[in-house]
Amino acid sequence: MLDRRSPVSLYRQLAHHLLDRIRTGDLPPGSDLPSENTLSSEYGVSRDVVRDAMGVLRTEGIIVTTRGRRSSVRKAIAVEELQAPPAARITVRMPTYDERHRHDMLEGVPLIVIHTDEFETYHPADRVAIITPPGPVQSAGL
Amino acid sequence: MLDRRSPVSLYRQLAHHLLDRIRTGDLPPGSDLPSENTLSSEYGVSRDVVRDAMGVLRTEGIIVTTRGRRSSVRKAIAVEELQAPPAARITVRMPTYDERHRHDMLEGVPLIVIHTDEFETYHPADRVAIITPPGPVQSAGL
DNA sequence: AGTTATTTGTCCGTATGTATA
DNA sequence: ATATACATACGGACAAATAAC
Repeated sequence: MLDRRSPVSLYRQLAHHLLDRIRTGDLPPGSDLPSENTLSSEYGVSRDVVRDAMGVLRTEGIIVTTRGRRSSVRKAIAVEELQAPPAARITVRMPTYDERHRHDMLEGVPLIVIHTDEFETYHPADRVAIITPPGPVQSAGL
Repeated sequence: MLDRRSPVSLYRQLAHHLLDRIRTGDLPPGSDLPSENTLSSEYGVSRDVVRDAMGVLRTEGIIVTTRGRRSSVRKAIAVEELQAPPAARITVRMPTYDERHRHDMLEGVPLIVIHTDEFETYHPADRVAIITPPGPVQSAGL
């Protein structure tokens, strides 16, 4: 399964393999992953490698981890469609540690900032899809 | 500086402290951070803690690391202003490992996806700012 | 309520590989 | 070639949160 002679590091190989298991439905959304120690034994690698692999998936927003509990495959969140104001400027970046807690965000979730002349709003990227204003109307006529 | 009795982990404390040094200009954009071993000695923590702290800053897109070289404070990238098409749907997420390489992106940079009825485009979030279309014109009148 | 087992979080040490200077 | 520095991998240990009993 994992190839130690490969130029690709073990933890990246494992991350890729686990993503496959998730994509194929072997590990469906909402389900728990095996524990770090279990994966460590099953794949014959150190717990360090397992943790690094999970770190990759966590950073990509694929899994969610809570201390004392097993990591689980993130369930898709129903995204709210947000109408963007016209002539707004939208930028995206990763939140700082403080911002993530202020907006109650999970790890691996980017922060969307919409700002216009009047205001500035912040939106966790996993909760919204931005819809741009409709094109200039051809002069209402039918 | 770092408080071992604090409920906040050492590596998060260190990450926060380094961010302060960056924000105050002690470590300006483009400059190199001290090496991992140097920081390890200076702050009296293991190299593991230093690496975890740097991992946080890297994930947040604050610093950039290259193997064999010191990590450096990321220079702000000139953002291109991109006119979003009308009635488009914009979503944002972290790229997978493959996508990051395909679009030549740095770590810690979110991926912006714009899709309309006809096409779908991908944009690294550190290179663009999205500008929404101007308000609906009042029927071209006069 | 309390005790134990499980699981993740954190920390330490060491070793080796690989890229850069 | 040597030294420095980061990347990866291994091992062990304890703390802290959760779950099970």
